[in-house]
Amino acid sequence: MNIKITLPNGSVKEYHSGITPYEVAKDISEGLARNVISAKFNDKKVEINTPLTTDGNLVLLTWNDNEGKKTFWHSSAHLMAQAILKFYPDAKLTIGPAIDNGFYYDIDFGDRQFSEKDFEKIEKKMLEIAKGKHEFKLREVSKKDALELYRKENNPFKIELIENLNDGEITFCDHDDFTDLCRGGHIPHTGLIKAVKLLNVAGAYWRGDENKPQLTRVYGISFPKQKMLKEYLALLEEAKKRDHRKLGKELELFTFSNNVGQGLPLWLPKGAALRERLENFLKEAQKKAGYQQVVTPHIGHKNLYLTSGHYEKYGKDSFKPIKTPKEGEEFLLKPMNCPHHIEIFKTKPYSYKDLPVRFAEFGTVYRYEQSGELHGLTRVRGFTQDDAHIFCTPDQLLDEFKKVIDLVMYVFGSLGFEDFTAQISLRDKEDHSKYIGSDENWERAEQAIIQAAKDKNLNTVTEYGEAAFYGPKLDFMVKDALGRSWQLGTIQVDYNLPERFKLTYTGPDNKPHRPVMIHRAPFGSMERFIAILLEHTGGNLPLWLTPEQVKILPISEKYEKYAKNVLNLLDNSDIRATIDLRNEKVGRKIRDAEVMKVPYMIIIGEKEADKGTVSVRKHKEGDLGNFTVDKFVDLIRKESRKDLKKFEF
RNA sequence: GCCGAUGUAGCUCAGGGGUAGAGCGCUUCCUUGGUAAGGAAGAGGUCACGGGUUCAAAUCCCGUCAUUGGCUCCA
Repeated sequence: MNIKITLPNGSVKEYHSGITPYEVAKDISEGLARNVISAKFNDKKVEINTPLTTDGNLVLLTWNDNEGKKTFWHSSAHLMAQAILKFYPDAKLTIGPAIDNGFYYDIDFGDRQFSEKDFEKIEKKMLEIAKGKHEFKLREVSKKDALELYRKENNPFKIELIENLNDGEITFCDHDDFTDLCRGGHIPHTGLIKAVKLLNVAGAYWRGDENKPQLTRVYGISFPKQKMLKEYLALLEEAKKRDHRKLGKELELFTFSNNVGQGLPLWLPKGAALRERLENFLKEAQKKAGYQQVVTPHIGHKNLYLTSGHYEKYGKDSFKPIKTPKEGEEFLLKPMNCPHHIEIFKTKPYSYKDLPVRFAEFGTVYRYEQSGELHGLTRVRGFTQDDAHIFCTPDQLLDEFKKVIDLVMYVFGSLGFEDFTAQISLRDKEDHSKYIGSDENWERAEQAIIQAAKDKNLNTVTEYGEAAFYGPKLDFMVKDALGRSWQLGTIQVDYNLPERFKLTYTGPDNKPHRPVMIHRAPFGSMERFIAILLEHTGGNLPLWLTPEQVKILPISEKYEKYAKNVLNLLDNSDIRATIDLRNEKVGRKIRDAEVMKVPYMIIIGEKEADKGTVSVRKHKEGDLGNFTVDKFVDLIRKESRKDLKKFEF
């Protein structure tokens, strides 16, 4: 009997039933057969020696496919678990998946400790086993037999996993002397794994639940070639150079002080100026888009947050209320700006003709983040949101939401963030208890976001359980230098707070109606945005943003006076420049300016002073030749403008 | 908060039971130089903090704090 196999290019080939993906690969080309490490049949991962017995679509995977890599890494996790058991025979295995960059295995080491010191011997052992070219073989096991094996091993984790599986869908994977519960998707044999590196150990809760036992998670990565490992490690080193914490220190942008407190950034003059430029940039766009700036205090009465529901949800793990000394009234450090803006909305009655109203504020908020969660500028306890709240009629919602998407796209575009994920964050599908408000309102809010994203042709992913407690969100996720994903921009639809605060406007029918709110922040927070911006640019900020645009380098102190003249001219043209008056050779001054990533250097010596010109050098590119000051100012102005996208509203 | 690692000069880091080292930076002097580091001299540290072991602790042990890689969390 023959079956029809459809390949990704659309071609259909006929084979005898029972043919394996490997044999298909071999039929296509020897080269492919050498490189194929895994396969997908009808969208299901199969081994390359799994016999195919029905018609279907076959995708052959190699190291160059993401899924191929994952198969490779998942197989490596098996190998690592085997190696670890050689040294820790009593360790209990749980799960060992592939991730974007490598794999991990969560292991219960019992009373024994496992740390980085153990890496080397495990790596060695893995390579030693790998050389044996042991085949990965998948076999079906009955639920009863599977349970029996892990009862014998006294492994409650695997037992729990198996109990949640149905008889008939349980498979084990064997290689060498190692067996693991596994649903499949392996490379043909261990010999393909030529390079291995364990990266770190970490605590991880069983099933991600902090009330469950904590396991030891061992992270690693592996490659089919030694050279690839070297390249990967070099890449990691490069990424470390772009770490915003390092750049923030080097470029004198921000710092932290234990005397002030952890997670509370201190902005140095250059960093503060950078922030200000970003704020002005957004303020200008928001002005065009019909926003009004407001200012609200840093604290608010506890009752405000009782009404909003924030206190109930976050009160336990917040900074504790501040009490007035005499009356004992309770105030909270503002953890968000929404209730304050709502109170501004409530100061006067609105007609439907007045809506939408849009209140914007760079509002500094304070949240008690657990100490272990703090991270540079990306996760802090005090930060400034580029916040705004839009109050509109239900009819206006979709259009308003889309306008906010435009604004976010303008901000991202102007700063060169092209590689982002638009994430639709909805309620947890099963557990609605984490959220306030009626299902009906939630449904409407979620649909509005889905529709707006669709109308704007955004490429979206949908995550359940990621919504705010009062409404669903459209989050703009961007990765840092090491590939960790952070939420920057966010747009949220909220039917609930207007209800809790009993907001109304008068409709055409002369009756009170409830407005809808949009919470939004294109940057997210100034702190996090600047952090990610630094990592993306490696500290080479766009000219319009960078703290120091020009460094003037006189060749000797004889030209100090002329240098100061030039500085004056640049100052008058709003170009940020300073002079390096140190008693150093020009080569040295250039080097230091290059290291500080100053975009332009002006070298001034006898020739320039005589002719009234400047010699211009561009960061990383070198000498551009002589310019009059006017021409140079033009150059800077043109380049500053080119980064900024046009914003029409 | 939990698990692991780390904490030595302003910065980057070496060392390690017998009371401290390098490079850069900083100060002073010499040098007045043409597109990525000119030369010399000098200042600077309770080796995170608190306890313990020891004749002796920066070093070993315990605790605290902070940083850091993860986990959990993220209005």
